[in-house]
Amino acid sequence: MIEKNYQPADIEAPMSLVWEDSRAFKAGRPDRRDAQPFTIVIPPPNVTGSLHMGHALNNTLQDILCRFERMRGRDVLWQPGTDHAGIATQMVVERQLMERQQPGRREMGREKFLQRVWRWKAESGDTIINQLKRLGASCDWSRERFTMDEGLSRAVVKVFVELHRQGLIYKDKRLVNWDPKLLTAVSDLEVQQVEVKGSLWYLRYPIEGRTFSPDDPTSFIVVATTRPETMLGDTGVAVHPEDERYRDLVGKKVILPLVGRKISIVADEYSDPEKGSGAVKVTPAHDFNDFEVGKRHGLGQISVLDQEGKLSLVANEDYLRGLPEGALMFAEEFDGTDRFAARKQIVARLEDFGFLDRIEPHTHVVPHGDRSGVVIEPFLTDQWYVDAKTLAQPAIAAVRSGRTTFVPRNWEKTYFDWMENIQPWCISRQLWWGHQIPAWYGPDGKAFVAETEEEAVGNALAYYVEQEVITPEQGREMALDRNKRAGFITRDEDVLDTWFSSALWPFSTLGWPDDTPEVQRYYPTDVLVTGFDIIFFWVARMMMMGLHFMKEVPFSTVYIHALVRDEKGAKMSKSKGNVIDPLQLIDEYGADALRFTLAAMAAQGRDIKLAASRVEGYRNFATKLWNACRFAEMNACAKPADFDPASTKDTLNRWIAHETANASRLVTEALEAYRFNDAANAMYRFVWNVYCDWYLELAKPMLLGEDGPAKTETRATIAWARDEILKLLHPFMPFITEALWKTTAEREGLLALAPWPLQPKELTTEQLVMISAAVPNDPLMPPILPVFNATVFADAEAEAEIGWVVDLVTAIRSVRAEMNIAPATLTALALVGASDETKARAPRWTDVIKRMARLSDISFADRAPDGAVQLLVRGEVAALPLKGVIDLAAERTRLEKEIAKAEADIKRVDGKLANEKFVANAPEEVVEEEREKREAAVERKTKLLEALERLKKLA
RNA sequence: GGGCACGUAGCUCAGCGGGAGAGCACUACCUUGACAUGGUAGGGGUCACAGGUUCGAUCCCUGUCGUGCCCA
Repeated sequence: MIEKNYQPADIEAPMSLVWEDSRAFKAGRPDRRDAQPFTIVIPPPNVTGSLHMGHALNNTLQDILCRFERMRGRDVLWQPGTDHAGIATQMVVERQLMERQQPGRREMGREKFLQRVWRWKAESGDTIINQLKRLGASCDWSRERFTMDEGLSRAVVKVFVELHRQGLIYKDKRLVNWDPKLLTAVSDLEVQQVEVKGSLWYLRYPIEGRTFSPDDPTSFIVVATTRPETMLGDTGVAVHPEDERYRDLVGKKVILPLVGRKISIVADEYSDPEKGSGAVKVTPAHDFNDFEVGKRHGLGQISVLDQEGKLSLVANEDYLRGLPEGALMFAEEFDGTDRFAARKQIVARLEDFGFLDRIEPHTHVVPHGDRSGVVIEPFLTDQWYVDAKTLAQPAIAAVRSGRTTFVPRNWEKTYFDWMENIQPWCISRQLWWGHQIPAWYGPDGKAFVAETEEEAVGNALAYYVEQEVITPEQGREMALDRNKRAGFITRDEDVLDTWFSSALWPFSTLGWPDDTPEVQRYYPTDVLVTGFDIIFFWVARMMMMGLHFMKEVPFSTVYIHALVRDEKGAKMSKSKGNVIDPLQLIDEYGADALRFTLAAMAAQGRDIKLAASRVEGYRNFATKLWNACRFAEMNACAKPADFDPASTKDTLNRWIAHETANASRLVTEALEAYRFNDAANAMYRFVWNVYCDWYLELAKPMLLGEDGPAKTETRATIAWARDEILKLLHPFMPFITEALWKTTAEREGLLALAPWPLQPKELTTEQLVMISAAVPNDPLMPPILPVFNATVFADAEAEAEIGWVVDLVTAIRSVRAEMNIAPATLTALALVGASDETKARAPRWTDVIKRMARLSDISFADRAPDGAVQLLVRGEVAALPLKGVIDLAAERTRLEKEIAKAEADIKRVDGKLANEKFVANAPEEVVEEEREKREAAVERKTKLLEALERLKKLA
C-alpha cells in the first residue's frame, strides 16, 4: 500500500538501509564479474568538513552517472574517501585550542598535537560521509579511503622517493610565497592576487661621489616603489638600457639612504620607462621580478624580514656586511618592527632627511594567502620542488591527442594555458598535519631520501664513514641506536602539500603501489566529475602523476561542472551570509527534490543560481509521481511477467509504449552526452505532461468501464509504463523510485540493480531491427529476451490517433474557456464533414472526449449547425452548437482573427517561395516543407472563411 | 594587460541557421473518484545594440555597450 501523502523523510532513511544491507553498491559483485567496469573516484572532501552546495552538485552528478551505468549492467566502482586537507584541518584544530584556551600547538609539541588532530578526525570524520549518504550517493562505502591511511601514505612515500631518484623532485633555495601568519610556504595556486589601493613612493638615492642635496636633481636618482620598507634590502637600482635620462648613470653607484650600502645602477629591460620614474630599486630577496634581475646582474640577496614579516637587522649578517660605522643606528631603531609599521617608520625617516621625493596614489595587485588572508611575502628559503614542467609534457600530450577529453571542451584551453606555463611546484609545507617528507639530513645538511628511516640512515652513515666524518665504529653504533644518532642525523620536519597525495588518488585508492586486482580492473577510471576551480590544483596533477607512474591517463573524460551560486548570482560565502545549506533543503523538500533540481539546472558551461522555489517545484514533481503510482495501485494495475508492450492491441497503450520509447531514448542520449539538464527535463515532461496529463486521463473511462481484455491490457500497460518511469527516473530520484518500486509490486531485486530500459549503445539500430525481426525459434539466433526494445519501437498510427484526440480536446477546452462556459455546462459536439478516418476514430474515443471536453453528445454532420462555434482540428471542422450561449459578434471577431493569422502565414511563405534564390539554394526538404505549410494554411483559411460565411448568414 | 564565458518572457534558464520554449511567478475559472504539493485555460518577448556573411540570422562573423570569472 502506498501512503496517501508523500513524505520524503519517511522513505529516505529506510531506503538507505535497504541499499546498505543488500550491498547493492559494492564493486566487483559476483554477478557482474564479466561486466565492463565503470569507475569514478570521488573528489575527496575534507575529512573534517561538512556538505555544502558544491558537494551536493558534484556528488549528485556522479551518482546519476553511477546509477545509470549500474542499471546498464556495468560493474560500477564509485570510490569514496576523504582528504586530510593539511592547512585547513590544522587551522581548525589550532582555532579550537585557542577557543578553549588550551596550550597552542608549539607548546604541545608535534607528537601531542598530531594526536589531537587524529582525535578530531575520529570525532568529525563521519560527518561528511553520512551527509553524502543522505544525498543518496551510491559509493562502494566498504572501500572508503583516507589520504593519510597507511596504504595511501605508502604510495606517497614511494612516489616522493622515485621522483627524487629520477631528479624530478629536488631541494632548492629560491623565493617562495611565504605566509607570515601560518608560517609556511605555499604554492602559487594558494595565492590570491587582490587589487589594492596603495601608494607609489618616489625615493631619492644619492649618487656616489656627488654631494646630496634635495634641491640638486643631479645629485640623486629617483626610484619608485610600492614597498619602501624593503629598501633596506636593496642591492641595486635598475633603469631601462634605452632610457636616455639615465644612460650616463649606468655603472655608477648610489648610496642607499638610511643604510649607507653602496649599490650599482644597472641597465635591465625589466625597468619600464613609462612607469614611475623609470628607475626601480632592486630587492632580490623580497620580490620575484627583482630576484631575476638580481641574478642577471650578479646582485646580492639581502633578506631583511623574518618569518613573521618583522624587520630583522641587528643580528643579520647579510645586512650588516660591509656597512659603514653609524649605519647601525637605524638598524637598531627598526629592528623587530612589523613590515607594515616599518613602512610608515621608514618613509618618515626618509622624509626627515630629504630622501622622499613624493607620494602618488597607486592601485596594484598584492598577493594574499587564500587561507590566512594576509599579504604573502616573497621569502628566500630552502624548499622541496617538483619539476612540474617535465611531468606536464605527457599530460599535455594526452589531452592534445584526445586520450583525455574535457566536457565542456573549452576547459581544455584553460588546462593548456596553465600547463604550458607551469612553474616548479613547491611541495614542502612548514606544518605538522600531513605526510612528513621522507628525507634525513646529516650534519652538513646533505639530504638522504629513502622509503624507510633504516634505509636513509644506513645510506647516510655509510656516506659519512666514507667521508671520514665518523669512524666505522661510530657509524655502527648510530645505526643501532636512535639516541646515539640524534643530533647527527635528523629528519626533515616539513610535510607535503595536501595536493601531493590527492594527485595519486585515482590509483592509490586502488591499492597501488601493490599490483592489486583492483588496480588492474578499475584503472584508468572512466570519468572525473569536478568543478573548474580545482583543474590546476587537482586535475592537472592527477594527469601528471597518473601518466608518470601508471603510464596511462587517470581518466578518459573530465566533466567540469559549474559553481552553485545564490539566487542573485553571488558566490555563496559565510561572510556574505547567503549560504544555502543543502541539508536544510533535504530536510524540507527531500534529497530527491534537491538532486533533481541540481540536475535540471546543470546546463553545461553555466553557473547554477539556486532558488529554493525550484526545489519546491521538483518536490511537487515527486508528489505527482507518488500520486500517479497510487492511482495505478487503486486501479489494480499490475504487470504480468510475460507482458510485452510491443504486442499490445489498444491504440492508447501502443501510444504510451511509443512515447516511453521516445523518453527512454532522450534520457539515455542526454546522459551519454553529460547533458544532465536535458535528461532531467525530458523526464519531467514525460512523467507529468505525457503519462499523467494524458495517458492516465485518457485511460480513465476504460478503467471505470466493464472488465474485458482491453481493460486488462490497459491495467498492465499502466503498470509497465510506471515501472519504466521508475527506472528512468532512478538515477535522479533514487529514494522515491526505489520506495515505489518496492511497494508497487513483488520484485525480485532492487531498482538500483534493475536493467535500464534501453539496450546498450553497442548495438546499432540496424542490429536491433534484425533481432526484433528475427524468425522465432531460429536455432541460429540467440534467445530473444522479453526486454522491451525501446530503440526500435515506434507506432506512428497510434501517435496520429492520440494526437487527434489531444488536439480535439484541447481545442474544445480552449474555446469553452474563452466563451466563459461554466465547467458544469455540458455541450454537444458535431464533427462536420468528417473523413473516413475520423469517422472510424471518433466512436473509439466517445467516452474519453465527452469526459475530458465536458460534452453531452458527439455526432456527425454534413454542415455546421446554426449558431455553432466552429473549430478547426487537424484540417476538419468541429462544431459546438451554442446557440444563445455565444456572443455572435465575439465569435465573428475570433474567426476573423484566425483568418488573419492564416493569411499572414500564407503571405510569409509566399514571400519565401517567390524568392528564386530561396528555391534555388535552400535544401529540397526545406522548400517542400514550406510548400506544405502553405497548403495547410490555405486549407485552414478556406474552412475558416466558410465558417465565417455561415455565421454571417445567421446575423 | 591577456584569456574564457554570458546578455532570450517579471524571475531562473533551455534552444541555436528555416514559423520564439520550459519552470516559477502572474490572471481567470475549477473542493471533477491519484494528486490544491492539484486541474483547465490564458496574458507576457523589435532573443543587449550596430554592422557583415547568407536565399534566410535569436543562432555564424566583426565591433560596441553591459555582466561575471580566470590568469599576469
